[in-house]
Amino acid sequence: MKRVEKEELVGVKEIARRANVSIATVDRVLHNRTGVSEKTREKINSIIRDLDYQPNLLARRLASRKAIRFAILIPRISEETNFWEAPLNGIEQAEAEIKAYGIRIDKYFFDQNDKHTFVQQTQQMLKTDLDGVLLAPSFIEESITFTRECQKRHIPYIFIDSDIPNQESLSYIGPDLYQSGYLAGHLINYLFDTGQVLLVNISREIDQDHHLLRKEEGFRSYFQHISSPKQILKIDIRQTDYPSIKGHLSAMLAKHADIKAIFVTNSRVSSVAQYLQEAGTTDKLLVGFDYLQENIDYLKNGTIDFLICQKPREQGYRGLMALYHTMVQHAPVEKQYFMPIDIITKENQAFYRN
Amino acid sequence: MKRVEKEELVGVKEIARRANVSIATVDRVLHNRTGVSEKTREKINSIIRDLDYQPNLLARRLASRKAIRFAILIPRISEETNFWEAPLNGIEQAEAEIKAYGIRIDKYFFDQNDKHTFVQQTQQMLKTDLDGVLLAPSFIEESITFTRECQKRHIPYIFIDSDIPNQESLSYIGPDLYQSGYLAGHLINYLFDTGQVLLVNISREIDQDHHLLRKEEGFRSYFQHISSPKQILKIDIRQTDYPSIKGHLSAMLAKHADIKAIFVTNSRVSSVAQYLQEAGTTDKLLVGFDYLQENIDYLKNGTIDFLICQKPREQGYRGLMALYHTMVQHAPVEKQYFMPIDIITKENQAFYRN
DNA sequence: CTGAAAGCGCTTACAG
DNA sequence: CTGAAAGCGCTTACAG
Repeated sequence: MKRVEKEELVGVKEIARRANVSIATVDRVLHNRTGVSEKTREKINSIIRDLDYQPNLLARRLASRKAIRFAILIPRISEETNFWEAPLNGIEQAEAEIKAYGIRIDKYFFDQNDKHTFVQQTQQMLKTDLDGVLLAPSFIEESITFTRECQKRHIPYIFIDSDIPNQESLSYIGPDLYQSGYLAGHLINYLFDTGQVLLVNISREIDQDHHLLRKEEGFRSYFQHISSPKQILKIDIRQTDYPSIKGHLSAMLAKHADIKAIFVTNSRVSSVAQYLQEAGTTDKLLVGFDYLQENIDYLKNGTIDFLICQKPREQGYRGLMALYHTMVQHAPVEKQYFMPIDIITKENQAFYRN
Repeated sequence: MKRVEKEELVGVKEIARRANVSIATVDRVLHNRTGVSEKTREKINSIIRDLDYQPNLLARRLASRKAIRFAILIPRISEETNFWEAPLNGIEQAEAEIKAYGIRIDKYFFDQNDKHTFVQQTQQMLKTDLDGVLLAPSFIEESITFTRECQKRHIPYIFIDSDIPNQESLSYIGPDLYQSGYLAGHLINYLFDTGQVLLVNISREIDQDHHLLRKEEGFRSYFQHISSPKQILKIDIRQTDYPSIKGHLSAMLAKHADIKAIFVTNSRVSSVAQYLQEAGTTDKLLVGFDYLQENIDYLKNGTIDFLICQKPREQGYRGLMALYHTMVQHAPVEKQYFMPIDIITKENQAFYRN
């Protein structure tokens, strides 16, 4: 039994020897620093290419006196929803894995109901020295203002949860919203033969809520693509407190006895479940979004039938790791990474990794 | 804008200073090496504890002259199925991510239909110097013989794909088979009201195939737990060539006109789909396992309705990373990591990451 | 049982 | 524009 030595790889020393320069000069070329004559730069570069030189990242990080700094900007966990706890956990896991390599993460949070806090936080971030940003661009205009500034400063950034196309982001990691809605249509179409489907949007900002609108679009398009005798009804609930939701639902269900299934376009499906349970209505199929504790409780007791989820934890984890892999490992990243669309039921929920 | 320096953490030098010894002695204590008096060992250990010393893994790997070596042992990709391509891809991705840190992976493959090749490969592995093993313990007896030897040599190992309980493995990463079958029962129960369900086992070794047996058990148990008018029929097909499968199916379906759904307990669902398609039978629900190209093709054209998958790629990736995290990062790992049970349909298949 | 010194492959001032 | 030297925080012979 003999110990295997590490492969003998070429390093700066060998390059320097071949180019007849010092390793400091090689280092300058490697990092595109100024102060090297064009001639020696070219010579060194060609040697680097010939040797297929791969820098030793271990040594690089060890020798470097400065930490690499990433910042993340996501919504604060609120009383309304703890959805953002999952991405935050994912971010913290990634942080734990890479902090041994000299990486520091600064975390910024904003209030989803207050654009101003978003702007404030981006301004705070720009006061620090950053090597990369991971953000949920909930407010489109404000996000663009921020990413423009990042571009100016050559700070790379990655979007999670929702995308703003054509903003030169390194990557987008999150759901394909249209397809999520389309899948919901497919699922519901399977579950019964004839009757009505009630689509429910619950949000204070339905008309600006990219998430809801795209999902509804996808959902409707499914039924256009098939020949189905199902009819789609819809309610928009802009007052998001429970009494208001209850009022809307009871009126709707009283009027339309033939509603067989209810599709809620976001995580507020738990409020609908609460109503159905209170009303003793057990014969309706209920489909909604997100693996939140309250939703899971209703899934377990059979009030909710299916939840569609998109691994928010993994979005956070992957987002930060993508930053790390590009900035530190110089590995390529996918421009768009759509999360799988997961269907959660009573039976598989215990095995779901959010 | 000022550059943030790395945090000033205590290192071996500081410990040595406080203990009034050289850093070599500190290193000996850190690695439980012999040749240190009990007195100084204790002194140094208490200082390490006081300071909550965290070794710099970067420096450790860089200074170490020897590579860390892991071995993996999984089935060879065969003409019968390329299922193992996915775990292998995951392993290779993990390898790419960690090889910069001085880790070498040796890959061993065996023939799923030949125990002897499994034994041969484990013997080969034991001739080398190993720091950890990731294996699919397909043959139980032979696996136990091997892991016993690993225990003797203090080589840690992790199981993927199927578990052998109580074998002191560092971790198991893979499906909970019983629950997968149970979920299939739930899904099928949703999809139609009354009629018969046909359960199909296709394998040369049905009676020893842990995978199939446990899934069938879970599936049946679902129907015992509910009051359902569904009747379960079953065929075991031990001749796994297509003509044989076709023969069995056509006989069965001719006899039982009331079969509404077919549940195939493994990835051979594509053969059943092929038969249904050829026979022009489009009114049966078809549920099976695994995200393989042939299965996806039938899913896309509507012959297969649902596939249950358990991220084989991720099993490979996580398996190797778990080895890395315990052996290099000294981070804790979960004793059992059950993969989520994913339901794949026509609509979400494009977003599935195998 | 213990320590001084070299070295892992880089980066970073500093000097010229 | 370029190089010699120190240093990042460890591990590894080697000497005593």
